[in-house]
Amino acid sequence: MAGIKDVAAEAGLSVATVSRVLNGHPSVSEDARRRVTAAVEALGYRPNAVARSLRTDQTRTLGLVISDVLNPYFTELARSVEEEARTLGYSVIIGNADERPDLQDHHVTTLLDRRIDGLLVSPTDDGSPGMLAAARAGTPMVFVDRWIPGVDVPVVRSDGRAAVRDLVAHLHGLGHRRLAIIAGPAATTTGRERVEAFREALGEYGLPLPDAYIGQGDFQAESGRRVTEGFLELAEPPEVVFAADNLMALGALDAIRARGLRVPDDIGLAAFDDIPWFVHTDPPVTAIAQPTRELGRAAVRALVDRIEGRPGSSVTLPARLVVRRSCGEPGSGHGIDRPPSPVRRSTP
Amino acid sequence: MAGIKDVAAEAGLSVATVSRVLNGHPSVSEDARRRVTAAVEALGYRPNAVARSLRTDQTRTLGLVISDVLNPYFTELARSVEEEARTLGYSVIIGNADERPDLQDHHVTTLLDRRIDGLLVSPTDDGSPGMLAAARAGTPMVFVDRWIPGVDVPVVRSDGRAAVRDLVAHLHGLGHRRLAIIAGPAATTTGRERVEAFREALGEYGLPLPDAYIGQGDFQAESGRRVTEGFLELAEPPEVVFAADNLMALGALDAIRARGLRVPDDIGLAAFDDIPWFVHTDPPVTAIAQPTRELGRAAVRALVDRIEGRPGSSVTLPARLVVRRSCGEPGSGHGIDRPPSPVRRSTP
DNA sequence: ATCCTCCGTGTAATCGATTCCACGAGGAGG
DNA sequence: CCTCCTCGTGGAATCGATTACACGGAGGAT
Repeated sequence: MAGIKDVAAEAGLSVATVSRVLNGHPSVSEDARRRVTAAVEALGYRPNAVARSLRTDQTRTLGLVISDVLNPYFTELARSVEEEARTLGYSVIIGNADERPDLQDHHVTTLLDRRIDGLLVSPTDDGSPGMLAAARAGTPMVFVDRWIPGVDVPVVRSDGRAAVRDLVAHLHGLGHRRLAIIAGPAATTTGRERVEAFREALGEYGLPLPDAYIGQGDFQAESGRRVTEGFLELAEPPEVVFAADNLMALGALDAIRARGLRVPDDIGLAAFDDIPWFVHTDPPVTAIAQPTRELGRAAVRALVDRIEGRPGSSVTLPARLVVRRSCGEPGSGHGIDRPPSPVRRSTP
Repeated sequence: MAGIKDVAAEAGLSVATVSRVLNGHPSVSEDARRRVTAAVEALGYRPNAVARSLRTDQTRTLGLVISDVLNPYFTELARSVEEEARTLGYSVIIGNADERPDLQDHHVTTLLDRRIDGLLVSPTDDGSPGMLAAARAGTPMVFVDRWIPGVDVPVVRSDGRAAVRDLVAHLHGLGHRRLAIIAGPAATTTGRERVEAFREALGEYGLPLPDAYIGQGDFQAESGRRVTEGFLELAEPPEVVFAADNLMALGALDAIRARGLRVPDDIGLAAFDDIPWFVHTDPPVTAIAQPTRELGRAAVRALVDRIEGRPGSSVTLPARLVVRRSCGEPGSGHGIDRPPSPVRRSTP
């Protein structure tokens, strides 16, 4: 493969001049510029990014470590991250942690070894050794979706509190009183927050959240199935199950169907994270939608700000409730309720 | 950040010896080995992969350019590729082409600039300039899922012919005669092949495939919606629509629902590529499942074989039909048919 | 005419590793 | 005791770029 020396030879100039042309340095004659361009063209030369990175100590690459690629929410996040990074002149290397701290650490260290310019992480837990080391090592870093308390890193996320309150209002209005949640791992912020928001909202209606109605999941489909089976075996099963992410909702659907029960007649279902398929499931699933694209964009901008020496600030965007039919038909409820103000109805 | 020189100083040895220890070179004394290990530990030293790559001319990195990350099929493929690569000691950089040749080229050249050791591609079209250049440039390469005819590169894919024949047998058995297809781009092998297989299978039953029943899609949901709307406006709409990928099936579902029609009563639906959500859609969708994980694994193995100087061969794995309810209830059909032999029924 | 500045260019150091080659010490074989 | 080989080690070249510094020539000011 042709190197910069070959180009210099072909153009009859020194490598320094060639490099200057390549980097748009002002002090190059028009003649030299033309000859270099011609030589580059003739040889099909492409600069070696590895060599360049070694010298300049920057790779123009961002690392993105996400919890689970198979989760459509994270896929969409990854896509918008790559898109925004590309417009800013950066590439993205994605690492999939599969909700496993050890895998997460593996990717973090691999990315650091490659000297990426900055790291975007949605941490799987409360701080694996590699993660904390990275944060301390001074690599520009931004947390997205989830974060680690006590670590001084900007956080870009969405706040589901209001939407969860809307959801509970919606459920209460439909007459449901026994509400259960499939929680995410307690070691994640989103895992804890969603349960907390749910408990608080329930409290506003004087409803309890007994331990039996809190199932411990891990954001994967299988755990949603397992927890839901547990709920269904209770002497007094919940009327509605709220899954803290879309994969666990899928698992819940599996479990409910395996029992031969019907949604929403026998049991209601709601999920955190909205995905296109929820419109076409049987029945369409009521969900809390995050502004995923905006999250990805904001995260990249915050990170690039840090990389390029600007402050880089945290961002919190609101999530919103999307009502569908999986918790019961509107109007079929018994109680009368205050109108759910910021709720939007989706018309497919 | 500590470099190899710092380690050498700390250990009281030369950089050469440190390097030898790091790379497991045999001719190093036990004493030196211990001192280096201690120094590495003390300084938290990690070798700079950029420098190493420059010198050794290998990055231990694979590039994977896929057509669309938002398509669950490709997500799963990407995941299995990364998994297999990791066990073989390679990292993977994913590029998402979004079915756009220009974006595909962008990623291919970026990856080549980074001097990845090998490239895995599922080409968006019949050969964008960058792709062909890469193939000629001598970078080890393997096509996965889709390929480009006439380019001498191993192909790892699945053959859906038999499964499509099973599907048509199933539909015919159910009494359906007017069968339409939402095709993928004619510039992709999978786009063409699935139509061809469908047409052939139809032929075996003496059924025609009129042009009006071939809708041109682009593997994205929106095109599925548009094409299906067209089908529904025909004087004689098809009885069943077969979408050549899962996203177009999603779009078809949208269009059907928007018209207020019901699946399968008013119109049947089947899809290429099976995904977990198809079990829970309304109704569950009959689909052709590819052995995605195995495809990813085989592709990586073929590529790594090429990289490490071994031959690296093409692989074709069979797809299989998964019958659900979206084309009609078994037994509700009118015609009597030969029993669909290799068809498996899925019990959710 | 002299001096200074600016511009375009080239030479060489540098980034952080790997690896060829040389060298000295120590052991084996004659 | 001398020679030869092996082993462990260090010095220095190298990978392909960027960039500080030096230098020569042109042009303007005095």
